[in-house]
Amino acid sequence: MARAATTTDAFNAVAEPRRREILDVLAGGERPVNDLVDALGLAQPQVSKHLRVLREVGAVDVREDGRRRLYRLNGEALRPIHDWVKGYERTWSERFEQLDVVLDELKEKEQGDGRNDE
Amino acid sequence: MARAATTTDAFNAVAEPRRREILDVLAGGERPVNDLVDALGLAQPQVSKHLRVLREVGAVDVREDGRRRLYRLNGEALRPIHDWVKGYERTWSERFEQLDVVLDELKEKEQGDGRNDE
DNA sequence: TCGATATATTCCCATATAGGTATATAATGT
DNA sequence: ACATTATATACCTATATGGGAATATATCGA
Repeated sequence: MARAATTTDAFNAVAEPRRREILDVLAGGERPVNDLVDALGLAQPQVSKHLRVLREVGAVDVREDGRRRLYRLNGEALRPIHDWVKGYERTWSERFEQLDVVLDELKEKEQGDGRNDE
Repeated sequence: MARAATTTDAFNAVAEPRRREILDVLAGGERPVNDLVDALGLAQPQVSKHLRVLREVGAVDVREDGRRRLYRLNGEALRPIHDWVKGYERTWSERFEQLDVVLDELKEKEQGDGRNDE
């Protein structure tokens, strides 16, 4: 098998840095394609293609406005990424490390104690 | 150009669900390859290959133990993902929405006020 | 109607996959 | 020494990619 399609899920879609850039720009509000072209310094067809991928995974919505298409962020689609990676926060956050220390101490106390309610 | 290599960065590395599973298992502590093989139900060579990718982006570390290799999580490598996606939390979290409402109100007040000592 | 503007789609191509299978390498036990 | 165990690497193949370029489609203004 080959690599999973970029349109498989949000993880694959945002692995491409340009697509993250697009979302970052859209975080500032609805934008037509050409604004994104200017903002990213990419050719228009590539932007349209990136937008298609983002649309297929639900990370953006489109609205027609004359000959323009206004794209809008739909952050909800990024939630699975957030939820997954959040579990790893403890591995680098000092706050969580401290909490782990406290929890370990509590656990030790509980065990050495024989009974739970001290 | 083709798609960026999976070893380019953490974003690309964890786009593959099996590699996320591996990290999830390693979150429980150091493990030899065979444990991961059993846990994932994947063939051993594929696991080794996934581990190589994870190693190249710094998401895991290895330690030799006789004929075994013990792999350990290095969550720090996932931090860029966390930091990027965290900015989008507000788009789905009600808590942040509420905060936005309050901030908007404050801003309005400040403007309608006539004087803002900026 | 015609030219300009905005966007999407199509075609081309080099490239890196992910899984399968076989094999290499190394350590261990007997 | 030898069989076994643990892991990594090499090879194969189908496939989707991202950029470039050209073109299609649709809307607007004159």
